[in-house]
Amino acid sequence: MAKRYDEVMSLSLRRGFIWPSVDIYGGFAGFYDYGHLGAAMKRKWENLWLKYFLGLSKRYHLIDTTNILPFKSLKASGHVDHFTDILVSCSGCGMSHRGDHLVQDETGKSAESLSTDEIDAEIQKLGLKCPKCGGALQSSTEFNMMIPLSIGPTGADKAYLRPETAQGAFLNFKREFESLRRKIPFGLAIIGRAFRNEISPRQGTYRMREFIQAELQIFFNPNTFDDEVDFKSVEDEVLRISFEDKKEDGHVENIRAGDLIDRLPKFYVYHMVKIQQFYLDLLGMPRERFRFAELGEKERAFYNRLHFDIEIKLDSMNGWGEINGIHYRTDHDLSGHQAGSNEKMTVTVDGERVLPHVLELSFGVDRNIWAFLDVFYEKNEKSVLRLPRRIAPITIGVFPLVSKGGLPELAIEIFESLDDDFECFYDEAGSIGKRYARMDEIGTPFCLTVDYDSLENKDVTIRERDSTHQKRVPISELSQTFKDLLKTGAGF
RNA sequence: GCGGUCGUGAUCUAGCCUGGUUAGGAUCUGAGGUUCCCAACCUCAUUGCUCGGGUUCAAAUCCCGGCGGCCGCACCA
Repeated sequence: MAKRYDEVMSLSLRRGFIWPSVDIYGGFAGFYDYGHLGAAMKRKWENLWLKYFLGLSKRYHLIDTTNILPFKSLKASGHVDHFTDILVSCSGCGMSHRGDHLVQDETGKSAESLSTDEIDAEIQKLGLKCPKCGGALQSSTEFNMMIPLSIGPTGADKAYLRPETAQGAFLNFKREFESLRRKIPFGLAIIGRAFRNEISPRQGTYRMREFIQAELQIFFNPNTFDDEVDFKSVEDEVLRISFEDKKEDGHVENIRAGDLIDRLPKFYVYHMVKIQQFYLDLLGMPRERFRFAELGEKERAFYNRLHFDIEIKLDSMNGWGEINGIHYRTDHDLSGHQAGSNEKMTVTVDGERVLPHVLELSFGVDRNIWAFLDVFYEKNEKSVLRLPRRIAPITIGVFPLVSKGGLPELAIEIFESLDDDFECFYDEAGSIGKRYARMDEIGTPFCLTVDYDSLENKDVTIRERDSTHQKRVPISELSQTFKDLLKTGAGF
C-alpha cells in the first residue's frame, strides 16, 4: 500500500536511514543515500551476511573488484548484446514496444540478434503497425541497460559501469584457482555496487540505478558437487516454495528438502535451505513472509538453468517483493570469458578436466534493508522498530534516570566502558519514557538506566524493547550479559 | 519513455477552486524549568510554500516548462 510505503519512508527520512540522493537539488531519480542509522544497519547486515555465508565453507572467500569494466569483458559475458533492448515507439499513441518482440510475434522466429536497421527493415517489409492502436511505428532506437563510460584522455576506451558484481568473480577465477591451491569447489563473495540504467526507477530502493549487491559465486565440478555438500544435515528442513505455475495466486507449498531432489540438484536445494535458515533462524524473519519463487524459462536470464527468487511479503510493495536470487549459471560465464580472452578456464582436478559450473547466491542489499524496515516497523499509538538485535544500528541506549544527583556521571562511565564492544547511545534529555520511545523507534533492542539505587548497589536496569520488561543487572556483569543477549535465539 | 496525479518547516498536514495582513496546526528538534521507569507538563526558540519563467498593482494560490514522488502501460538481461 502507498500508505505503508509512506510510513516507512517517513520514518526513514525523519530518523536517518535512507533518503533520496542530491535531495537539496530536488533529488536524482533512482539514487538513494544512507543516513547514519541506515549505513550502520547496512554494515551490520553485510557483516552478518559475510560471516554466515563465508562460514558455509572454509573455501568461500571475500574478494573486491572494480566497478568499471572494459567493453571486451562485457561483450564476452553477453551483456553488450543481451542487455540491450531495441525499442520502437508508436507515432499515434506514443506507446513503446520491443522491436524484437514485434517482429518475432509476426514471424514466429527469434529476432533478438537483429540490429536497429534490421528491425526497421523487417517492420517495413512486414508492414507492422502499433499493436495497441494501429498507428504508424517510428524508427527503432537502441537501449542498453548498462551505463557507458569513456575512459582515458581521448575517451576512446569504451567501458561500462558493471551491471552486476558477479563478473568480478568470473574475471578473477583463474587467479583465485591458483592462489587457492588448484582445488574446487571454492566460492568468491563480493559486496559492492552495480549500475543499471533503469527506464523508470520507482518504489524507493526497489528499482535503483545504482545499488548494492552481496553475491557469492560458487565454482564447482557439476559431476561431483551433489556429493560434496552435506545434504544429510539439511534434508529434513521444510522449505517454503512457490513453483512457476502456482506463483501468481500467492500459493506457497511447504516441502521437505529431501523430497525436492527428484526435481532439483542436491547442491541447489542445500543452498536454498541455508538461505532460508539465514532469514528465519538467524534474522527472525516471520516464516509466512518468506518464500522461494521459481522463475520460468521466459522470465529468467539467458544464462540461468535454474532460478528461484527469494521473496519477502511486504506491505509497502503490495505483496511479494524479490530481494535475492539463486541462479544456476552453469558454465556460461567461464566459457564466455574463455572464448573472449583466449585464457583456458578449464581445470584439472583429480585427473578430471572440467570447466567449472557456477552457482550464484545473489542478494540485493538495499532491498534487504528496506524489507527489514518494512517488516519490523510497527506503527500504532507507539512506534516500534522490532529489528533483529544483530542488525539494529544501535544496540544499547544508556540513560541516567534523571540528569542530576550524580546519575549522569555514573551513566557516562558505564557508557564509555561498553561503547568499545557495542554500539551505544547516551541520552539524558527529556523524560525517561521519551528516551525509551526514541530508542524504540530506531530499533534499539536494549536500554539501561542508572537510578539512585545504582549508586548504592552498583547495578542498573536493563529494559528490552519488544517486551518492555526490565531486569536488574550488576554493572560488573553488563558486558557479558549483552554478549549473551546478542546470541541468536537468546531470550530476555 | 507515454498517460494520469501530486509537490507547504525535519515529519504529517490546513490554506489553493474564488490571488490581497506577520502561511495556521500537530509531531519532532534545541535551551531552560520540573526529576518523574515507559512519548507528562510549563516557558522560550529554530526551520517552510520543489525550481525557473510568465500573467498581475499583488502569486503558496492562475498559466507554461524543468526536477522529483506515486499510480497505470511498457521496461526490469
